[in-house]
Amino acid sequence: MASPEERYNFREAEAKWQKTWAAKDSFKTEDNSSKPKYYVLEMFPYPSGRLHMGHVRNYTLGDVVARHKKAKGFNVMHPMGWDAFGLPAENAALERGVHPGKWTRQNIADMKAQFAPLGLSLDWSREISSCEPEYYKHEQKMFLDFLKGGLAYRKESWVNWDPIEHTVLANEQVIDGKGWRSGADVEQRKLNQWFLKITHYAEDLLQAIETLDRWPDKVRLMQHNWIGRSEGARVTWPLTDAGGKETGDTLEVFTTRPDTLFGASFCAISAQHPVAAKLAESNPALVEFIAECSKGGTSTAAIETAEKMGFDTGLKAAHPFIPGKTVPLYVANFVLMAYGTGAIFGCPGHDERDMEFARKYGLPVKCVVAPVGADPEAFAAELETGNVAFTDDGVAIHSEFLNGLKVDAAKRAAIAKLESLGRGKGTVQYRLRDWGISRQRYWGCPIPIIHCDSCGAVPVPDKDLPVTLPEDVTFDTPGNPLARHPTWKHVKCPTCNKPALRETDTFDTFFESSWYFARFCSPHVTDRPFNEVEAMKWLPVDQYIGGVEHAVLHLLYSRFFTRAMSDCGYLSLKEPFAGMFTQGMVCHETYRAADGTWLEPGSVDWNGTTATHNGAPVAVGRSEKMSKSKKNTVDPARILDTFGADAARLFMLSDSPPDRDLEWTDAGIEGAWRYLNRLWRLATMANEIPQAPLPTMLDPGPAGLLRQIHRTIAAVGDDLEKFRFNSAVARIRELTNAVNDQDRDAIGGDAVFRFGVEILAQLINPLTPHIAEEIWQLLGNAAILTEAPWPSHDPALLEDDTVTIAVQVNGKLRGTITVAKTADKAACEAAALVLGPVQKQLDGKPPKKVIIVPGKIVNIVAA
RNA sequence: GCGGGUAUGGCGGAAUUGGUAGACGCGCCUGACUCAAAAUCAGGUUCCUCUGGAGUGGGGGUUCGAGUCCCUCUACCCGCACCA
Repeated sequence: MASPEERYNFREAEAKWQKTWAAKDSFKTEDNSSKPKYYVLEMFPYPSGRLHMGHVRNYTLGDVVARHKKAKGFNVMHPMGWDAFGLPAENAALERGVHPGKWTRQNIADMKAQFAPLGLSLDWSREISSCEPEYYKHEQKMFLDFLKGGLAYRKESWVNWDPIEHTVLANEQVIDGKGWRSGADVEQRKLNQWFLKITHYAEDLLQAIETLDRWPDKVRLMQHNWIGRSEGARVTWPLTDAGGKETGDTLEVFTTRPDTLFGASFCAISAQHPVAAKLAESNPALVEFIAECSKGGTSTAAIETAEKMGFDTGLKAAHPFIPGKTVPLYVANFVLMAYGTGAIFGCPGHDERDMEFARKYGLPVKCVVAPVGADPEAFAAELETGNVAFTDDGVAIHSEFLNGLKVDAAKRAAIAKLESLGRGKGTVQYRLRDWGISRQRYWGCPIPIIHCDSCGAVPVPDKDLPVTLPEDVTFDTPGNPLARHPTWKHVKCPTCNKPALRETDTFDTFFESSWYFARFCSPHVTDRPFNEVEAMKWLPVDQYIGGVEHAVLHLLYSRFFTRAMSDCGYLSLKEPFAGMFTQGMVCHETYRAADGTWLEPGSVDWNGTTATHNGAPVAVGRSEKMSKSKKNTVDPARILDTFGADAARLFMLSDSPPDRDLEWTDAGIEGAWRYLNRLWRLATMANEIPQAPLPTMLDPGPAGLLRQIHRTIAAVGDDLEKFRFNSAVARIRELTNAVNDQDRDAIGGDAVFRFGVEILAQLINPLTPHIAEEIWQLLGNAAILTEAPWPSHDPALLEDDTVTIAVQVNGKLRGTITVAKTADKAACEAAALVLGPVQKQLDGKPPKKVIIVPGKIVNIVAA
C-alpha cells in the first residue's frame, strides 16, 4: 500500500523541473551546432485567451517529437508564436468595447501562462506575434514585391456582400444565403479586390504533391482535388442575331468533351458574363433574370435545391464544325463565371445537367456516343427519347470525321480539327482560383497601397513602411473602421503628391500564417522578413503538426508563398513542410436536457446507467468534437491542476492513435495517473538498490528481462519515429509490468530491476518528461535527463535462443512447440507431430503435407 | 452526384512482408487490506450449447494458412460539390 510520502508529488516535481529547464535554457536552439538540424512545428494558435484540449493534444504531439529528436542528437528548433490577427478580436471590441489590440495582447499573456504548466520543450526566445508591426511590416514589403513580380493584382470580382455589416463575407460565413452575424440576405456584388496569383503555380503545386512523401495521403488527395486539373478545349462560337446577322461578338466556351460537339444543342453563359451584361442594357426581362440569379445562391443548400433556369437571349451561336448550323444562346443560372470562360456548350445526350436543361426548355437531344458493342441506332433512339445522359466511355457516332473513335481519340481528333480551323484549341483548366486577399476589416495587416485619381494604385514607398493601424477606432457602427476613420486614409500620392486615399482593406489572416514558419528561423531581423541563410538552413520544416481542417487552405497557401517568396528572391525553396502530420480531434460525449439545451459534462449525474440533471432525464448524445456551443468541453487548466501535465499528456498519447479522434474520459486520465504512481513506486524501490554494473552471469529470469528491456528500447524508438505513440505507451507499460514482476532474489535480479527502471525513465521521457526527470534524479544521475542521449539497444540481445512457434492442423491452432532458434525443419516437424492434439487430429494417419516456416509456424495438412 | 476513408471483445485500440487474433489500457468480476468506503495490491475477463466449437460489419473467392489479398453488399465518417 502506498503511504502518502510514497505517492508521486506531481505539483512539486512538475514545477521544479519546469523551473530547472528554464534556468538551464534547455530548449533553446543551438546557434552554432555541429549536430544535424531538426525543425518541429505545431500550427501556431489564435490567441483566443483560453487554451483548449485540442491545443494540448497538438503541442503534446509536437513535444514528443521534439524531445525524442533532441535525445537522438539533433539540434532541435521548436518555436511558438501567435496567429494574432482575426475577427474574434473585433467581435470582442464590438461586445465589450475593448480595443482589439489590447484584447489580443492580453490573451497572449493569458495563454502563455496557461502553456507553462504543460512543460513543453519550446524555445520561447523565438516567439513571434503576427499582429505586431515588427512582423507584418515584412509582409507588406513582400506583397509589394509580389506586385512587382506579377504575382499580385487588383481586379473587380463578385463577392458575397452583407448589406447590414457593410462587408464582404467569405463563403464559410454565408449560412443559407444569409450573413452569419447579421442574418441579412447576402448579395452578390462586384468589388475591387486584391488577388494573389496562386494559379500561376497550379501545375507545379499539383506535380509537387508527388514529392511530399511524408504527408498524409488524405491531405495530398484533397490538395490534388482542390487544384482540380482538367484537360479540354476552348471553342469559339461567333454570335449572330435572330435574323442571322453576325453581332461581331464571339463566345468562347471551355469543354472537357470536345468529342461531343456534334451533339451540341445550345450554348449557355453565366448571369455574370459580359455578354449577358451587354444584352441586359436593352432588355429589362434579362435584367430581372440576372438579378434573380445573383440572389443568395452560394450556400450549399441553395445550390442543391436550385432548379436549372435559363433565359433565351434570342442570339444564336455558330457551330465550329457544321457550316450554317447555329444553336440558341441562353443565360443560365448553373453556369459559373469563375470557372473556365463562364460559358458552355450544352450536349444533353452526354451531360446530365445539359439533359435536365434541354428537357425543361424543349431543346433537341442528340446521341453522339454509344457504348462499345451496343447497336448504335437502337442505343441512340433510346437515349434521345429518355431523360438519362450517357457519360461513360464509348464510340463516337453521328459525328462525321469522329465516327468510330473512342472518347479519348475523338477528343484529340476534335481538338486537332478545331485548331486547324482556327475555331479553338486544346487547353488545361484548373479548378483552383486566385486567392482573394482583401478584407474590409480593421484587425488585419493594412494593404500598403495608395489610390490616386491620376496615378492609380501606387505602392507605399519602402521608407514609409510599415503602414500601421490607427489606434483610435470605433466599432459601434457596421463596416470597416479604417474606411470611416476621419484622417488615416487621407494621404498624398507618393508619385504626384496630389491628395490620395489609402487602401482601407486589410489582408486575409491566412496571409500571416503563410510565411511564419520562415520567420521563426531568424525572428529578430528587422530589415527583412528573415535571414536567407538561416531560412535555408532550417527549412523545410521537418515535422509540421496540426489539424486536418487546414489540409487545403493554409497548407496550400504556404506552399504557394514559399514558391512566390523564392521567385522574388527571398530564398530558394519550393516546399515549406517536408513532413506533415494531421492530428485527430479531441471529443467528448454530449448531453441534452429534455428541452433540447446542451448540458455540461460536470452537471450530469449518473444513476447506474442513466444520466440525469437535477433529477430530470438527460439524453446522452454521441461523442463530438469539444465545442463551446455543445458545452462538451473539458478545461485543461482543471485537469492539469488535478492530475498534472504528465498524466494529461500520457492519457492523450496512450488512448488513441494520434491521427484519430480522441475520446476524452475521466476514467482514462485517472488510469494514466495511476500508472505514474505505479512507476514512481518502482523507482523508489529501485533507489534502494546500490548502483553497480550489471553482472555478467544472470539467472534465466533476469536474463529474459534484460532481453525485453533491449527489445523495448528498439520498439519504442521505432514507434516514436512513426507516430505510433499509443503503441509506444503500450510497450512501456508492458515493460513496467515485467520489471514489477521481476524475481529480485534471482541472481542479477536486483541489478536488472534497477536497470529496467532507469531505462523506463529514459523511454518515457519524451511522453511524460517531469516524472522521467524525477526518477532519473532519484536514481542518482547528476545530469538532467533532458540532456541525456537516447538509450541504445544491443542487437544481440533482441532475440531469444529459443522460439515458441504455433502448430496448426489444417490451419487451426492445436498447440505450440518451443524449439531452438536454429532448429531445422525436420526437428520442428518431429516436435510438432508428437503433440497430443495433433495426433488426435491425425487419427493415426500420416500427414498429407507439412508446411514449416522456420521461427513462425508449423502447419500440418491432414488427409 | 463525384472522390476518399473506416468497420476487430462491454469500450479505446494492438497484430512488419498473409503465419499463435484480442498486446496495452478502460470498464467489469473475485480476493486481500479496511468497522466501512475510497485508494492500493493480487487474480480473472472474446463469445457459446465449454474434454469441444465459433469468431475481426454481411456474403463469396484465392491459399497449407486471411483481420491482412481479390470480388460483392451494407453501415458510418470525411472532403468537394451545377467545375462544363
